[in-house]
Amino acid sequence: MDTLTERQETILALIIHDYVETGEAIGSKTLAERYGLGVSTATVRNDMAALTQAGLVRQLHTSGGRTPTEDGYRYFVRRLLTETELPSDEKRLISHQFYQARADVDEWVRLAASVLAQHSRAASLVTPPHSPRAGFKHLELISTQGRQVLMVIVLLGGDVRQQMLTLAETFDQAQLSHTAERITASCVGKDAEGVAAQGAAFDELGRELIRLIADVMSRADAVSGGEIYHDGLANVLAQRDFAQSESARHALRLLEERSFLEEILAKALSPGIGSVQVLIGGEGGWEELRDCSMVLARYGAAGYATGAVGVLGPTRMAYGRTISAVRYVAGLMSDLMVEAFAG
Amino acid sequence: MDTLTERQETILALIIHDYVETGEAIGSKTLAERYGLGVSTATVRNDMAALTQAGLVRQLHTSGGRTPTEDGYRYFVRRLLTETELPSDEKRLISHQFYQARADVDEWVRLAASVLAQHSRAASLVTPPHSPRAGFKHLELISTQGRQVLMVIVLLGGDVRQQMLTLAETFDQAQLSHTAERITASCVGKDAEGVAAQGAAFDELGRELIRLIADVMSRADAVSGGEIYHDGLANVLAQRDFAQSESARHALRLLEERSFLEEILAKALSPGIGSVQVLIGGEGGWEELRDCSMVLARYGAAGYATGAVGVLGPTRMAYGRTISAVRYVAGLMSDLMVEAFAG
DNA sequence: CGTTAGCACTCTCCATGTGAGAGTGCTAAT
DNA sequence: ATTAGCACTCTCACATGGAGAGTGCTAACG
Repeated sequence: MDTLTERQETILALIIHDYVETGEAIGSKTLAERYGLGVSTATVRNDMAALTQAGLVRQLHTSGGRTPTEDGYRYFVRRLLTETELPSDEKRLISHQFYQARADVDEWVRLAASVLAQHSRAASLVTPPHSPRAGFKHLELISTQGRQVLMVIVLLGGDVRQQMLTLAETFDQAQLSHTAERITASCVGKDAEGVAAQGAAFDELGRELIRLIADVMSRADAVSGGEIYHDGLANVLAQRDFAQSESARHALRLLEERSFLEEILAKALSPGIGSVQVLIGGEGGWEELRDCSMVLARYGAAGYATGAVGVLGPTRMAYGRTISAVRYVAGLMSDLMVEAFAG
Repeated sequence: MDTLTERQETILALIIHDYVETGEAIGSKTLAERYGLGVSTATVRNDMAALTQAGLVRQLHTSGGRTPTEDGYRYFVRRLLTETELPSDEKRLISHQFYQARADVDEWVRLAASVLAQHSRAASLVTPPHSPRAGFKHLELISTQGRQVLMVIVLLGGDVRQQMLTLAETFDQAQLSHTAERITASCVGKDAEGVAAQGAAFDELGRELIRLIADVMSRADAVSGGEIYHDGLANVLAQRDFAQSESARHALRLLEERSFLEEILAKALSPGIGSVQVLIGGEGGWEELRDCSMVLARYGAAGYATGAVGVLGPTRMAYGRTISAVRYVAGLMSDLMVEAFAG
């Protein structure tokens, strides 16, 4: 592919801008008039022909305007997108909200999802912070009612997993605490296999618990520990054309199915904390995400817990706004985490 | 309104049946042919005129077929719906799934949401079990990392609330456990106000914690304690006509906003455990739920924890199937709860 | 009196046709 | 390299005209 001239890049940017705004294909005449380029429609046409040649824009009908291709969006995002920042008053507003909820990590995560959905006007997803391959630190067993017991497992990185259990018989709190202490003492610092190996030393209840702990720990190596929070589904439905298509349903189903998200996040987030990843049109072989794009970033305190924030929306998305929102929220979450975990 | 003849009721039922299946208005001729009533189209027309008079069906166009009105659906659900049960093999399958996940209440809740979504082919929502106005039972503080501490509050009914906190300074596990024990000892059995009153006896950390506990406890009186689980959003989008309309977006936004659901559930679930409530077309003044219906039921062990299961779908919904699914799942959950809490 | 047959009428839906508008590629001139 | 002009294409919006489905009404029938 030849390199584009500056004007061709401008035209590509304008086509994308206009298409994102209006959802309609745009032709040479309208483009030249609407954006007051200093050149004639014929010139624009020539440049458009070059862009079409390069595979960056496409004509749906022989004589309809041009719309961006996925490659067009990619070129735009990688090379043309001016590095916008959120307006500083919005930034202040957001960070204020976060500091308001000072005490609660889960609240931060929910807030991040809500803020991202609002600013990107698309669906957002956020995973709680989590540190992979962390050793066992602490077990707590809390009697709630009857045979119902809450098991809380704390890992060295600061991860917390909990599960409600129904035991075979009733135990009182003292018995449970004692068992929990013994297990904590014998397992501290060990990984999933190490914990499993301790089973032999305990009675039936202990063995069962240790089996569960090892289970939870081995599952805990995924990108996201527990829930994946999301928000703003209504936003993506508001997109007229998107709501109709099959893709919308696919995307929604995706958000309901954790395992899929895990996989995507894992693949997309290798680059590490800070950098924003943009996946356009189900890039990387996610058939289900045709017509969708994701903007993702990792946040967290390196070494301790990290998590992911992201936005899922139609390919026809305002990337500038979304990327700056994701970048800002990820940065803010990182700061909060460092502050909270460093203690 | 006059009482309907038996044949008129049959015709109403058939209109609803056909409309739910096809989504299209149906006229006298098609109805008589398709369902082989033993009478002529003219007779059907007369009866349809009576139904229209009674406000149970409606003509959108002067000469288009009839569609059910909300009142029509209500009449149908209240008086005509044959009390269907799920096929017993489906029941076996479902209960098998539940007993498979024997240990985990949260898993039951998730499973209920998933099963309901699947069987009703609409969106489902389920709240975890919860007992209102329960006194304080037990506090646990678990150090996770840095200044991050997990606070777990257990109430007498078996409710568990947890919150991640960022404390002002770092404490080690022993200090935290000690504080938790002292607070537990002095607050056990008390309600929110009673707990708050204990604050004076403690140091700064203790006072802060007690404030938080009282806070959590007073919030805990809502129908749902924590999250409201939902599933099957993709199902309601699959409904062609529904996805287009504003109503779909409203409904979705509702599912994302907890406070709304709380309110609805609270109002709708007064009747108590067991009976299935059907709200048709946003009955009861929920403007946002125009074009939507909900099928709701309470589950749980009377006296201990109860929760709600429900389905949210378009007014044009297969009520028979949905109601039997909701009834069965609610019953199953109740059995499980009684079994687990009684132990 | 409930039911039925027949009739005239209405209204939607679909297929077809037409003109305006927007967009295109190409060529020749600047 | 850019521009003006031209002939052409294709979609979209709108009008037109049956075909089909549905309706209400009236009169006849058991």
